[in-house]
Amino acid sequence: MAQKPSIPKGTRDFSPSEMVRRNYIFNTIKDVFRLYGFQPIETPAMENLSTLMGKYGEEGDKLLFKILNSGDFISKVPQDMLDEKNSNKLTTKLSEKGLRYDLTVPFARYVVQYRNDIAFPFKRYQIQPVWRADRPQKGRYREFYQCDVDVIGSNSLLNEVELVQIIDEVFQRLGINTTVKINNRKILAGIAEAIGEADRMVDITVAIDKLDKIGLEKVNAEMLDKGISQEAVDKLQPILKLEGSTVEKLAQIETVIGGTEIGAKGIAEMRTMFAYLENVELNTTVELDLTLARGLNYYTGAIFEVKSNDVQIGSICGGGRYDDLTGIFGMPDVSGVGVSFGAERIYDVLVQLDAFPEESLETTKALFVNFGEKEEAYCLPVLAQLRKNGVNAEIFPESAKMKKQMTYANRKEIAYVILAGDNEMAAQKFTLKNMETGEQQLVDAQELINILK
RNA sequence: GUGGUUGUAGUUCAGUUGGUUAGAACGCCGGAUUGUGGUUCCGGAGGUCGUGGGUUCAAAUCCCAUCAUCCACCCCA
Repeated sequence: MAQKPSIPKGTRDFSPSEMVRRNYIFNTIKDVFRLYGFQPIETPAMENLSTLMGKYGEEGDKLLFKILNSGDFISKVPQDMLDEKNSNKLTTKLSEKGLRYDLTVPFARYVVQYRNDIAFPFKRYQIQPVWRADRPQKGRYREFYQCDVDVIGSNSLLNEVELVQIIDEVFQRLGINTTVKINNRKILAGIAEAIGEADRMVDITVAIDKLDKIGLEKVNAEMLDKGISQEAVDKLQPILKLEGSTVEKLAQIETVIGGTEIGAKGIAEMRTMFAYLENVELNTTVELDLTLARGLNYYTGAIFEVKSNDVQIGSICGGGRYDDLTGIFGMPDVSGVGVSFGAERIYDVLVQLDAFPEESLETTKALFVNFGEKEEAYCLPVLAQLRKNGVNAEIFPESAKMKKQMTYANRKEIAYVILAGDNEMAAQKFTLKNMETGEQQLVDAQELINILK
């Protein structure tokens, strides 16, 4: 056996049948995005490392794919740096570009760069692959597509509500039952402040995030382990044991964090949002989930995460509000909010639910069997007519054995096969065979077109 | 980055206490059927047993290393 060719770890090829299904997902999502007034943009696969670094936290920086500089880059590196063998320091000399890690940061860069040409609030969608040097596992790849929608340049919570509506509409169209979990970074910050550990918000939220996974005791243990004081952990307990309706939950939280400015603000935001949502018709379940943290550290307000109710897989959509992402690029006080749909996980969910609609699987509708040169000449004008009428049609390119041509049609799941040999040509007709039922009928060119179109 | 799993035909997998020529199913190619596929029957091609080393008279099988793979953790879509 010759050495088998392969592709890098965590990447995938997509066969025609997979592409048809993926396009169905992308098109469904795009349709909904456009319905809400969003416009498409694209940005390059690679960005300057300076725009990428430091936006995703320490972990995120490690997961960036870096692109080696061109030319004889090593000769410019001072010898003492080479001797030091410090990869992090050396990287800055060897690489100044990286593959994008998500679509939000490149979008923020885009907004700042073209601020004078953009009409705000700017509603954009973007569907492109992103790359992460993660270790691949189930539902996790190193190259995957994100479908982002963001509104930038508007503080209104109406945007958050519209995003929930978009999520609802997309998953309704795809036939996936979902739960949208909502939390607010301001509430999390308020909690951290209220229990006297304001600067430990990240550690606290990471621990809380695991609540339904590892349980209350282990969460407490982890926080103590991270150096959170026993007193602070005790104060936190009422919040971890929250129950009741959203309104009740918010009231309970308020008793703990209402005294902090940021916490009060967060609670007010959530109350407004849920009040809006009350008046909107939704299929999906929307719930306040304090254990939702989300790793990306640029979020500052509402955060979202969507899970499939019927299939166990990570979140299939997530996002939130970021008040000052553009500030890093020199454009302060512009708030944005957006969510990202994970196409691959949605794909996996649809496969498991067997929920791809038949009619979305477009293919060739009719194949002309090729009997030879004379017959080709007889078929080609009709083939052209079919295509003009919008019928996906093809002719087998060589006069191979009948069996081979039929097998080809069968394998490609072509619905109709058209046969035209001596008999048909003499009668100025065509034999039209329905590949599913096996039925055949003799028709003229016009009838053929009418049946197929 | 940490822990584990599995590497045998195109694919999914068998392969006994180490023992002659490494098997099956599906797929592929050809024929039965030179104008009819998906069903049936007959035939055929296809394997450095992941790679390198070691133990042994003898290794797909035991040992070591290495690479790849998948899964879990961390984190995330």
